Amino acid sequence: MVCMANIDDVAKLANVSTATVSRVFNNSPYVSEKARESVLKAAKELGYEPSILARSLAMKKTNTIGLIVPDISNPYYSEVVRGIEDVCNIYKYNIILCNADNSRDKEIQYIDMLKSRWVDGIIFHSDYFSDEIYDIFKDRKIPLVLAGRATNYDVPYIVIDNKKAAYDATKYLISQGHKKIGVIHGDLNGMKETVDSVDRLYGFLDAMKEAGLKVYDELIKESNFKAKGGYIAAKEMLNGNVKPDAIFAFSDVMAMGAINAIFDAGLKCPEDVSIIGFDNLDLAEVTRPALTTVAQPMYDIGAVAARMLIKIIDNKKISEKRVILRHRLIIRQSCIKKDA
Amino acid sequence: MVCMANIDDVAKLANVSTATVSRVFNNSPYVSEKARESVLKAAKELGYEPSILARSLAMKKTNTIGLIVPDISNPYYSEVVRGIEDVCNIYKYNIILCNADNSRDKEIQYIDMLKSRWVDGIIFHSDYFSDEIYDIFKDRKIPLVLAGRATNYDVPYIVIDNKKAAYDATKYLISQGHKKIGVIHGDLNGMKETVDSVDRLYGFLDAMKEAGLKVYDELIKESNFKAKGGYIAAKEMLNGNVKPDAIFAFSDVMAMGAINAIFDAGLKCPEDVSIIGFDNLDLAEVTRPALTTVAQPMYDIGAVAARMLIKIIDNKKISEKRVILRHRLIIRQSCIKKDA
DNA sequence: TATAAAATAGTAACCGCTTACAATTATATC
DNA sequence: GATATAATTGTAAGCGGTTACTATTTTATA
Repeated sequence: MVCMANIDDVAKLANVSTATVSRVFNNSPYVSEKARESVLKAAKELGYEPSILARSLAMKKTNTIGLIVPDISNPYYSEVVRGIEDVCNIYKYNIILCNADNSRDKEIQYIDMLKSRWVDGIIFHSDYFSDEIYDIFKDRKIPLVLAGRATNYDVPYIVIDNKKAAYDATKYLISQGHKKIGVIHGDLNGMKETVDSVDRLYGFLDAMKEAGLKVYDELIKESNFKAKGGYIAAKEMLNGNVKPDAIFAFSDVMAMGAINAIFDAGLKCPEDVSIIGFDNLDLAEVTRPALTTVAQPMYDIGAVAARMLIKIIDNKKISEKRVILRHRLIIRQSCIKKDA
Repeated sequence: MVCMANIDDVAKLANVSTATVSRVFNNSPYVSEKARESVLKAAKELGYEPSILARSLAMKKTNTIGLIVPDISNPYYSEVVRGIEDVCNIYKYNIILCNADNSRDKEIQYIDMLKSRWVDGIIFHSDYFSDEIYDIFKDRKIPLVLAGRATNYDVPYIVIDNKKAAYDATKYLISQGHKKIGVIHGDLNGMKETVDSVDRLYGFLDAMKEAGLKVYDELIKESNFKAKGGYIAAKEMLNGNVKPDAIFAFSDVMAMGAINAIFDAGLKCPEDVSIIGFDNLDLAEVTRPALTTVAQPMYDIGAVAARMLIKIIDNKKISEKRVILRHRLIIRQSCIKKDA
């Protein structure tokens, strides 16, 4: 930190007290025009800017929020973060970014760090939200908004209805005449229903059951939300006994991997196997075949979370602590209608 | 900010002075084992954590760096930021993230904000680095590292050799027998050579000249680094009088757009038109045809920038203020060898 | 045991700002 | 012009730490 003019310097030069200087910079009405002018003049002459740091200490308010996500280089999260940042910018908040890689240790470490930085609140986006992490937050008493995860605890959250989204996607596949439908999901965390993949899997199963279709265990594969994982999972299906006529991948990236596996098996997508993804990343409309997918409103998840957190910080009433944003089915070219 | 125990509370409970408490938490050697224990015990009992805010004020050091990028939701930048964050995490720095959208006003606003937050330094990544912005930084006297842009000013920077990279890519196309090569570039900022596209264009022109190939004006198109832009630019070329046999897009995303334009024109990539991109985003290897491209070490640009900034902040000697990281040509399936 | 040196611990000023409260000055009212 | 009221301004005590300097206690040395 290079030394710069402080409030005393300005006060001295302007021949007023520090209180007056402070008032000028906080737009207090109780300052005479004359005083205001001379303060402003002195400040300009000295290149004075109030220290947000000192102000934060004095006011016990930092106008900063902490942001814990697994990995900013994942396009899903970078879009969420962009939404958060834009809203924060409007309300004059700044964000401290933390990549926790879904590691519980890192998350806790970051939470404590953010707390000792007196952030006004935290937006937490992780694949898991457990009792443990809930207790941590409760202990620390920091305003918290959960993004992308629902919970039964009394914590505000913004999500989409993952189950319904998967249900809709599956119904769409069924409506297109597909019967043997495969799924590539992510970590199920012991089916504990605290994780996207579990919700989505239930949605899938519901739709299948409703349509009276058989669910083949061999067509339900776990993967890692990466292209390579999607590739491997799809390849295993294609080499198996039950050949899928459609595959529902729980992320666009896995869907892309699956499409490549189809090509590499000498088959065509969507002619031989239809693929539906999840997320609607930018890449979904750029690739060939353009990906039919379930769109998540990533930007809005971030934006709404930020707006909600700021309201909570400001002690404003929030109309609804549990926000469920709408998903959308985006139909492109990776699914085909099968003749009955 | 919820109230929590402060250093006085701990001192009182532990029956020592605040100085001793401070020493314990700063691992000062001059504390007896007995005092240390009782302080730690008291701190635990009260749930005390030192306030980084107060410490920063007292020490005039925040262990925070500011990060100004155009747009975190752009995968190039999110990868750079991830590199920065990882290094910062190691050295116990935190980052304040700012999306400036290449707007000069926003950039200046953010710089001033970061300064009044006493960040220890700033990593600045923008498409442009002008006299104006240089002066701003100089005025503010904040340690600065430039990422992704070179400059003649005395400012440390991390870049790749854009000119050489484009030269290499072009040479590769030429070596594959391509002659009528098109280019889709970004903003040229009046050919002022402060912008990636200009450097790359020169590299392209050098290679063409060296090979004695004709450069067709109609095959040099400006676009916006987006898929749609790449699509439009490629479409114009394909509809023009001079048909390109290869196109060099200055970003992977534009390259993908161009590939789609080729398909939509009833042509094939790479059989009819080869495409080479720039960046090597994750998407490049996921799409079909997998994209041949110039790889930028995004993560390393961020990581090296962060490491350099932290060294500067710590007044350590840095061996080289101008770092040029290596690019790599990644050969995949979007370019074909033409028979002579 | 006296004394010097080393190890601990405490006091209080300071970092730069906000703000309650008191003090002063200007304006309005009679 | 005296007095009440409103508008300004200043004083000084925080906010929660660090640290130079001083004071005290221990330990080492003669």
